[in-house]
Amino acid sequence: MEIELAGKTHQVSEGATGFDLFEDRSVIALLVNGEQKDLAYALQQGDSVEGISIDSDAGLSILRHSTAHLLAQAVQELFDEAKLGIGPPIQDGFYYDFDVPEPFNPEDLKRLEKRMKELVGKSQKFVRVEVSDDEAKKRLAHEPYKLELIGLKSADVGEGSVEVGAGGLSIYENVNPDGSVAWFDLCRGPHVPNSRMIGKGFALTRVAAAYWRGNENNKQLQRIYGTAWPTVEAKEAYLERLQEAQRRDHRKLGAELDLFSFPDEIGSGLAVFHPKGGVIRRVMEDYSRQRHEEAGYEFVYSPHITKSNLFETSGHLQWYSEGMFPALKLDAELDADGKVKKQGQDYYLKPMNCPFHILIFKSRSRSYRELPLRMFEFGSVYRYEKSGVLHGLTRVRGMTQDDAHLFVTPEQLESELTSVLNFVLDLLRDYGLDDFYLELSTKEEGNPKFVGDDAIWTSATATLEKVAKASGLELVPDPGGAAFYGPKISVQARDAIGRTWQMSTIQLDFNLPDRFDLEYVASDGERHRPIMIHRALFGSIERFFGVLTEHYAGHFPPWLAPVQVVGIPVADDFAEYLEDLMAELKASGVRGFVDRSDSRMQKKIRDHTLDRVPFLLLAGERDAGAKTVSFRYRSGEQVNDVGLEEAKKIILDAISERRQV
RNA sequence: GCCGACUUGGCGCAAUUGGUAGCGCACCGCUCUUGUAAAGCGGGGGUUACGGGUUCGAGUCCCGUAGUCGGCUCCA
Repeated sequence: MEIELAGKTHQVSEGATGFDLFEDRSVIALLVNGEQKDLAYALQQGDSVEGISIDSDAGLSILRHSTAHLLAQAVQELFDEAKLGIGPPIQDGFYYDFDVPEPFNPEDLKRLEKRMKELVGKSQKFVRVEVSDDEAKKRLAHEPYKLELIGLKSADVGEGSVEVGAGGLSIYENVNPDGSVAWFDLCRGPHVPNSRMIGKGFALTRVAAAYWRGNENNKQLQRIYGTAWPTVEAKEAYLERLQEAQRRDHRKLGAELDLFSFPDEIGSGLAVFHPKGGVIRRVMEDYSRQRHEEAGYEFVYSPHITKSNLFETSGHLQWYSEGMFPALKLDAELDADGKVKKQGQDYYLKPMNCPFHILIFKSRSRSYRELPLRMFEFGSVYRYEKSGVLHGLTRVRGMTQDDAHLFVTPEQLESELTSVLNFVLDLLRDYGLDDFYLELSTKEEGNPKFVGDDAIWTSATATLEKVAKASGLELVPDPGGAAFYGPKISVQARDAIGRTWQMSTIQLDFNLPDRFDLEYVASDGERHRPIMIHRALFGSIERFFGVLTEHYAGHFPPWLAPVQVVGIPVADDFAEYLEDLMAELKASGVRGFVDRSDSRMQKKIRDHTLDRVPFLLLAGERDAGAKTVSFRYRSGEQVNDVGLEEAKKIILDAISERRQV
């Protein structure tokens, strides 16, 4: 019988399987005619076959999925009341959901992990069994969630389900070497051939609740998360990456470096910035202001609260009221009977700045000659985020957006979008992020929530796509991800350890100009409706602050560092020498001081290094005599005998060029 | 908002089966002061998140509230 193996014709005997094709033990599954199959798959005449290696993306997913099965087996062995939910592979690992009477605790995870290791040693085969719907229902009669999935099939479960597919159903049995079936699960597969392949490169990482089928109206199941890798070393490396992320956590660094805090007395999700965080934030903002001014933005200011009618007109109160703080009820007066004597007013904290900027636009009639009109504001907004979603500076209830609204004519749209996108990317690079991709969020066809007529959507989406492509960056489509009022481009940035963060969004709006009846007079003397572009560059200052903190692991580049230079005299006699130098640096705007505390020099080096000060300048007798200093950097690197003029130049240049050191 | 875990001086942590809070760093004072990541000695500081309860006795057990953390859902 003839098949095609990795593109080449290959002869195999009748009844041959994947096991006969690959001696390489790292091949754990097959890709047959584009479909993933078990190694045990019986080859058919004419099949086009490739091996799936355990360290490929597909192979890792299979490994993780098989590990999830092993977990489920262990859970049902140790907790006989546990009912199975779903258990797919995910980024770096897997999870499995269970309905159990008592939530799992960390001790349970240890027991389960131990049991899984035993099961690995038992050399269980993963064996695929094709079943009819009826057979599946019979065998899974005690698994209510699986029965529900069988009823739904994949059409409603969605793509990517690992339990049921479009075709027939299959069950995977974990078979002991003696042929007895230890456990089984409804599953599409494929799986690794044998539990031995799972090895020791896995760990259970955490337990959490998750709604059945992701719907908060459904019951919450207990979800166990794990990670799985081909080798113990790869697992260790992964856990090390997690630890590195923990070390960089802006919430931790924020406290350690005295940057900001969230006092309980103020309330959840409401931050205060301490002096050192304040320096960073002010420098970030100042530079942003400068660049916006150069790019033709005009600066506006608006209050934090407004009467309700503004958000009625904008639609916020109809659409997003649950995300807004409740109204402040003012001025109402009641008589003795409780009847309204004087009608009150509701005021709201603003969740967005756009309606205010729109009112500025509307404050007088506008000519096409004024467009594009670019209004910029560091606008503080308040959103009543659910308590469970708050997260350090990246998800807060009070934040400041570097918000801009651009009012343009349809003809200006493309060139304005192009320059906005370039402006955004250029500015992000100055803050030290330089690895981007773009996401284009578009309308979902047929969904009535999207406002505005199709023709505008189509042309605007095409324009956004054209602009995005012209940037040369990778463009990821996000169908259905648009806001109801218009499509958007979002800029995703990868940080120093490869995590991606959604940064800027550039959003078109066909809705608010309508609702507020915005107009400008064109050259033909007629009134036309402008298009609005919403654009936040940092997203919010707070969030960007958090991202930068993690990106730099607190090692802010000198231009942003709260303290840029600390002078450390080798002995107190040389403090004055450093004070003279420091005075000159300060005169040039450098932030620094000479540490004259009575700690020993080594201690000072340690303290200020831990404090992430970019330049430590040391001087003793040798330096004072030769008019030099010694540089010590955060990395531990030292450069000795640097002349004073040269030293000043090194520091001032690094700051003005916004270079990292 | 939901589920779970957690909450002890500014920070990081200790405190047998319930027996009446301790350490390091930081802080304050004194002594010492020469070359690249922690000098020595002494001192002050906690109603154990808050409110109830059980008990002769609660940091330890129970209930409630708040906050934090991990997820889920959400993120205009």
